[in-house]
Amino acid sequence: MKYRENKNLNLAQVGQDILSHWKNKHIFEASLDNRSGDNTYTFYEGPPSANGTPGIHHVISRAVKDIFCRYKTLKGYKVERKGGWDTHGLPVELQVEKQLGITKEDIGAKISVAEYNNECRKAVMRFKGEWDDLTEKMGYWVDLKDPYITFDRKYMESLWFLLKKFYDKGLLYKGYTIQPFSPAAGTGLSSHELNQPGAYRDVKDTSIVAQFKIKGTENDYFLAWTTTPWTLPANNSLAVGEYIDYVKVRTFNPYTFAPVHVILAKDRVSAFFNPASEDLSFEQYQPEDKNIPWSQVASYKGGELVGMEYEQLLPYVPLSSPALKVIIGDFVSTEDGTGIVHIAKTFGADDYRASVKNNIPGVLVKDESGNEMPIVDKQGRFVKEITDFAGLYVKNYGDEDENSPDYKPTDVLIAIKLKEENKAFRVEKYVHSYPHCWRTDKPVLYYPMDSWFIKTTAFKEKLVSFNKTINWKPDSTGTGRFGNWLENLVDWNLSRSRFWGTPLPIWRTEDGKEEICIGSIAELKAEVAKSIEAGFMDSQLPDDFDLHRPFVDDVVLVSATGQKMKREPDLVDVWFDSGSMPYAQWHYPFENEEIFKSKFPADFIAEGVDQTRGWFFTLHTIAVMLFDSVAFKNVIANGLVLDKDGNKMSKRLGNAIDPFKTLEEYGPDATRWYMISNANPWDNLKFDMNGIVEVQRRFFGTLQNTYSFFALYANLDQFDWQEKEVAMNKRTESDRWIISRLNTLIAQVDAAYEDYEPTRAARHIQNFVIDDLSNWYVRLNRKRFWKGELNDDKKSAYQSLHTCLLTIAQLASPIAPFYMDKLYLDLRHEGSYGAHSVHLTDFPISNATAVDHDLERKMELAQNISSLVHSLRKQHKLKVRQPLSRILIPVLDAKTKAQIQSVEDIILNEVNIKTIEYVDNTSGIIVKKAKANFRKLGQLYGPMMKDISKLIAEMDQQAITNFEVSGTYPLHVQGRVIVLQDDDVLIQSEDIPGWTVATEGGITVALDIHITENLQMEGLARDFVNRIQNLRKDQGLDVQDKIKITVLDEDGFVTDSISINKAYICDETQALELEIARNLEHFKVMEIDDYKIKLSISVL
RNA sequence: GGGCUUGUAGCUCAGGUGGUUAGAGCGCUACACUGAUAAUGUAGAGGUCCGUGGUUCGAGUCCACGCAGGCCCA
Repeated sequence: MKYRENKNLNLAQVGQDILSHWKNKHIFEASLDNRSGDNTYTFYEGPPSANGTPGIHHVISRAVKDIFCRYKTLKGYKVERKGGWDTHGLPVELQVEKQLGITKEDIGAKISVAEYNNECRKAVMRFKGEWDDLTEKMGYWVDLKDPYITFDRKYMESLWFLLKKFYDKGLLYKGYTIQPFSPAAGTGLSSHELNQPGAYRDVKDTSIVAQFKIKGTENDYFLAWTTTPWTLPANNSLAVGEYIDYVKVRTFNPYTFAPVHVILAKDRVSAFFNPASEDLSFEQYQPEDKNIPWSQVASYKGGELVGMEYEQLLPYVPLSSPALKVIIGDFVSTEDGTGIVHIAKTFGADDYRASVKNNIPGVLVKDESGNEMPIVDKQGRFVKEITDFAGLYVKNYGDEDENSPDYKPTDVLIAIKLKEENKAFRVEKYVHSYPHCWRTDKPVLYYPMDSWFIKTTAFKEKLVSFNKTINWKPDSTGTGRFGNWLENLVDWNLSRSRFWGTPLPIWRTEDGKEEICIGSIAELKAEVAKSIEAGFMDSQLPDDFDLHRPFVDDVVLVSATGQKMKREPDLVDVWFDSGSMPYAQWHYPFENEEIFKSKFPADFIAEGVDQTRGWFFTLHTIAVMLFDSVAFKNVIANGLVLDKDGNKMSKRLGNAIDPFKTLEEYGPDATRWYMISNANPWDNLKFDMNGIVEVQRRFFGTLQNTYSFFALYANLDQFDWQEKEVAMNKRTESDRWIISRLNTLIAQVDAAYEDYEPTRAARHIQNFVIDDLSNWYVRLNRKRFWKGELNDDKKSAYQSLHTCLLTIAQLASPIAPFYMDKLYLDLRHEGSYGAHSVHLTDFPISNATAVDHDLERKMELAQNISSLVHSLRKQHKLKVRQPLSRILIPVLDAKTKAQIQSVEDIILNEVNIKTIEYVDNTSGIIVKKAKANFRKLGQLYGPMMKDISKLIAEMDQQAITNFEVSGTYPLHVQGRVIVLQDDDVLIQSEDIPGWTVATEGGITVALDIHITENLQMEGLARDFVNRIQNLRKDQGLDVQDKIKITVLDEDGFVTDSISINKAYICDETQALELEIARNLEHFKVMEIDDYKIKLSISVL
């Protein structure tokens, strides 16, 4: 049995090897079978869309998911992870349209809806292969064999069930939203269509600053500006900015010359009034005068105006309170206009929002069926109630000849009327950018369109309070981004006017008086049966009936009163698809009720922070509103992956990183470790390949070196890791130290994972491996591994190191699943990789009794002192191979002395010094320094600190000694006497006169740099050993080969040095013989300092 | 425009509740080590802690206002 010795570390190769090990031995499946179903940890996979190729940012979010699922598995939980695919929605449709070279208008004409949807169905899984490939290669364990797919019939049926549940609770209702609409084309336009080049173009419109008369005043008006005068008859309120300054100006109307007081934003005064005319005489003003006098008579903050009522400007459709008053609008600015914005709820998205928020009704009339409609019809004409302008197109949708002398745009007609009625303060042409319909070239109207909503606002309190029970990582996303979003909740608009998605299962009569919401396929069939009876349908639906369009659209149902009911044409928001996955992935409630119940809510989910208002929100909303529960208990919202300069990655800029290439070049483990250890997942990651290289070299390289070191000697000694362990109290100080550190590490890492802090876990592990294990423990103990027989001391060194490595493999396996599995298997010398894996083990448990804080502190002292000695050696150019006789360490208390003494051997060995001498307080040669304990004294004496600290710093040796003896010290500060107590002052040794010293962290070390002849000889012997070792290596000798050394006797000092230290030299170099010869025929020349030594070595 | 977030060495990042010399790694320079060796160790140089004001005896840390980057929303 041998521990596998690996020459070169190839992490990409390790990835491939272990991947096939997992596959061959079904390790993922075993990691599930391993655990009992009574102890489950539930994870929800946020479904990606496979219509595009995966990017590097998918690697980090999936690594985060994987880490905690693996961790919880180690902790004994059964962690089933069902995969999923998001398949519906606009991006898929746009992609298909592009691919087929068609537009939305062609659907139903050039291509049937059925064919179109079929194309979407094909397109959406186009890159599934690549996704699966990435999933495997990066080591993301998720069940890909039985994923949920949102276009699946069963999945969609569950959605219908949920929608009906909303409907039955009265939480699904029909309302309207303000959307871009093209009257000439008779269709709504998507924001995507408006973003097409050329959609926005500059047009010259008539703009009006209208005067809204304030209720109960003689001639006080609000001034509000609009570039769409046709919306003025629909005005229902005015909006101001809460903190904007407003003024009231006395002046005359420029058209009627009537005296008026007008209110507008202070910053806008200069746009409407000529400074030269300010405070001209009002008395002398004559109508038609060019300069109209004005003066400011009052000023207000926007907030003060709120609630003021005004008279309706164009009262064709009378409105009353709570309409016609001033409200706050967060969109109000003083960039242009008057700082007061005219609000028409039915014709602007901001307007609609602000009106809803303030509970203000819009201006609506009744159509022939008695249903409410806006004052402009779908052809773009004023309704009959707008008597003066009834039937007129609000924009030129009637294709009238604009060049005709008789043509007057409706906006102009409105302007004329307002001017005549003393309701217009300024009318002028205004050039602005306005969106146009790409097909008709006509300006769009923002128009109320039918939409179905979920009444989320009714559950606002609950959504907020439930959110507070969720553990968000980072916290700020939960309280801030998500919390604020919930606080400012509006009803969820479910409607999408598209083709490829889940159809809204609502059928309505023509007049909208009767409707039915269908909650299952069975229910639909039952209704169809009735419809057949009523003669509206010919035959029952087939068993494999597709719930997509156009098939559902062909279903006509019958109402209670015997009328035809047709399906509402909308699809539901795809976020409803993904937010329903806790239920729909199990086809709940039609199947798997028990499974669903045991897996709801999720213990953990993780996605990008961009999902906050997407998946996180819809999961939360559906769960809270329908199931009175959170949907997830812990969530990590990871940040973006940027390029190394902090720019967003995009294919267009060419700075996107190919995840496959990265995995292939650096291996999955280094990639994952880099991503996790470099920064918290919720911070943006500046992805830099150099970072992966560094991780590869520094962390994995060091770990691999440590393992190789172990394997090399363990194989020589035939060390068996399964042998009985050497008792802790029989092990050396450094063994117990590394085991203590290891157990501390286990606790830290466990706590970090438990707290969803993977970065913290990775950094703890990394620091332990590099600093404690490799750079200290292994380095200090190297000799124990290669010298002598396999006795208990050697065995305990092997066991200590083996335990550390094995434990590291377990601790780090969630983050670096491939390499750590290999390490684990190699340590158990499962050369053929049996049906075992680190992922099937239990997470290590920190053994508190093995943790020795005192010992850890001691070792820290040893490290500090060694570092100081190294520093001193360097200053005096004394190489470490030259032994020195002693160092002096001043110790002020017995405890520190005892601590240092217990690690004395380690220090002496490390820095090649013979003895440590302790200089205690009584010696009288230490120079001490006093420093105020700021934290303690500051709290007591606050403002006096400056003087106190100065006086303490000035304490002389006598004063310090007195203080040490008596434990108190009186200080005269600002006429007061302050008695310093024990720990008010920190006393440190600073200097030993006549020695060169180094100080750090309260420890001072002095080095005796005098070299005796004996020391010099020993130094030379050490150099000699060193050169022999080099020669052995040059000659390709094996570690265990024995040699004979012959040295030519030329120099007395050299010969003496070698003779005196003969035993040492032979021991170190595996020399059985060391001969000083008078003659030597074949020799090599060895240079040590100024000596040239001739010698030969031969293998015995 | 609003919300959230980030800003500390050339680069990537640490810096509980404020406490007096602001740290690590990489990179750089020098030296050492040479049976872990395509490794390793030690030391050195390198900081207006984004800016301005404030609170305080004392601010990288707390507060206010800005600036710059990022995300989401409008």
